[in-house]
Amino acid sequence: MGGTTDGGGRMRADAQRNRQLIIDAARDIFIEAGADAPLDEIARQAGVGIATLYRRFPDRDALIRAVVLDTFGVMAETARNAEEHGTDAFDALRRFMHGALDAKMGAIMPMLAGRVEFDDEVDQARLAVGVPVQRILTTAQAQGLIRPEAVFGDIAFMVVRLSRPLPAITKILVDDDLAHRHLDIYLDGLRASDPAERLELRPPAVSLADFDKLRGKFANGAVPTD
Amino acid sequence: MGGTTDGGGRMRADAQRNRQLIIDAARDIFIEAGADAPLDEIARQAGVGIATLYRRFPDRDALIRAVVLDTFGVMAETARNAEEHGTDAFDALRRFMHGALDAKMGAIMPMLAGRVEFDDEVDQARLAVGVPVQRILTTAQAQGLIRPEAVFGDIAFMVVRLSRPLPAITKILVDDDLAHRHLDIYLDGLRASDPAERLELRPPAVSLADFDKLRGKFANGAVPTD
DNA sequence: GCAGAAGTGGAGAGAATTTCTCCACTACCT
DNA sequence: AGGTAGTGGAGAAATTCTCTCCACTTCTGC
Repeated sequence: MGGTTDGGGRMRADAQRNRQLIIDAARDIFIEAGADAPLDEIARQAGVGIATLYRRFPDRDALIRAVVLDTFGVMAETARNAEEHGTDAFDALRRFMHGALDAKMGAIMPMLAGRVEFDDEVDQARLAVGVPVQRILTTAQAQGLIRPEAVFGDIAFMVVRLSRPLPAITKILVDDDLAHRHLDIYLDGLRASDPAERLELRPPAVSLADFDKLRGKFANGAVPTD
Repeated sequence: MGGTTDGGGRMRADAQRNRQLIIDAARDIFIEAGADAPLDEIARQAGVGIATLYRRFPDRDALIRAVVLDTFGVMAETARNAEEHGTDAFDALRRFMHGALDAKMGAIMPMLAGRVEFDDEVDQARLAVGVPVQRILTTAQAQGLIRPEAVFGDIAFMVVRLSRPLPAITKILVDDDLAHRHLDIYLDGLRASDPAERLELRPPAVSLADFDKLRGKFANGAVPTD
């Protein structure tokens, strides 16, 4: 498991650059081929030798962790931007969710879960996303824009589901825009409309706090390719 | 590629039974571990020897095809039941989608796409699902229960997305019910509400007819594990 | 019941894939 | 310009998966 933060270390400029190239390539390859994708392929796509990859990331888990932390960083920035530029809290939520789709958050999650230890560093990165999103949601509900029974999990899990790539061949029919279309339908379902005209939500309502249960859990046996 | 329908052939009763055990096990294992899961594991879970599996299904694609056809059969029955028992067309659509989630349709699709040739047999099985679903949708729209811009793809792809399993570790937080909860939110988004109060849907609108484009396409290169 | 046909299991050889090290070479930094 | 940090890629070793072979078991028709 990589040191706390070897990303900010004292490295030669080209090494620093290569490190980021590897992370970017890893994200793409992991999304395409799953968390067990050959590391050679990642190195090739990054344009570096396999040795460079192994020097920087002693094992696969270290690389996965770096990708996860990097992605959380992007997401946190997306949340901040959404909060700042949204015309109201509903619009902010909408901006965040569409942005999260673009960041492919949901394609990264499957790696995170089960492969990365939820220690303090990961937890902090996670909350840097979760806290502003929860704040947006709470505000939107206070303004009567979002149905009051909606919870954090109803945002997070749908982003995950929508941003996971569909099977390759369906690309004949589908591009990334389809997920955005369906997200808008979902968002309309989240609106605070007449309670008589909407379905009553069944459990489980998963709150932001519930995610704390993942702390410390790690490599709990079966880790599907997925 | 297996013969047209070796499912109904003249087989000894126990062989017939084993064949179905293999298909059932394959569905479970494929869902858990992806379409490239070791065949040994499938045989083990089915409680048969690896030789039996190979005798019945000469290669992986034959097995995948059998699973796909079997699943379409279940789905078609679900659609028929929904149409028959729904209190109105919205309710029928709702029943179908929840039922399709339970059948894990979306976990099977990733195999179908890119691994199974869309020949006449597959096409017929596919339409045995698609046609009644389209009919339900059209009826619901005629009755003013579903927004008029919604199309077949808005039903099918969301079922796929919702029924794909989330990463193993999130099972600490999540059970299958969560997908049903989110489906209900989505269904509320599909309702025909005041157009001023809903988001305008962007393209692409994927119709049932668009799926014909998949005919004949097969093994188009990159087939992600997924 | 019995004979014979149909079906079965699992070990293991072979093929394919993946990991990860080593070291001669190159590029940065002061 | 010198020295240190960084690099690439071949290939040995380990791992994983496929798929056949054949002695044995179970069905089915009579």
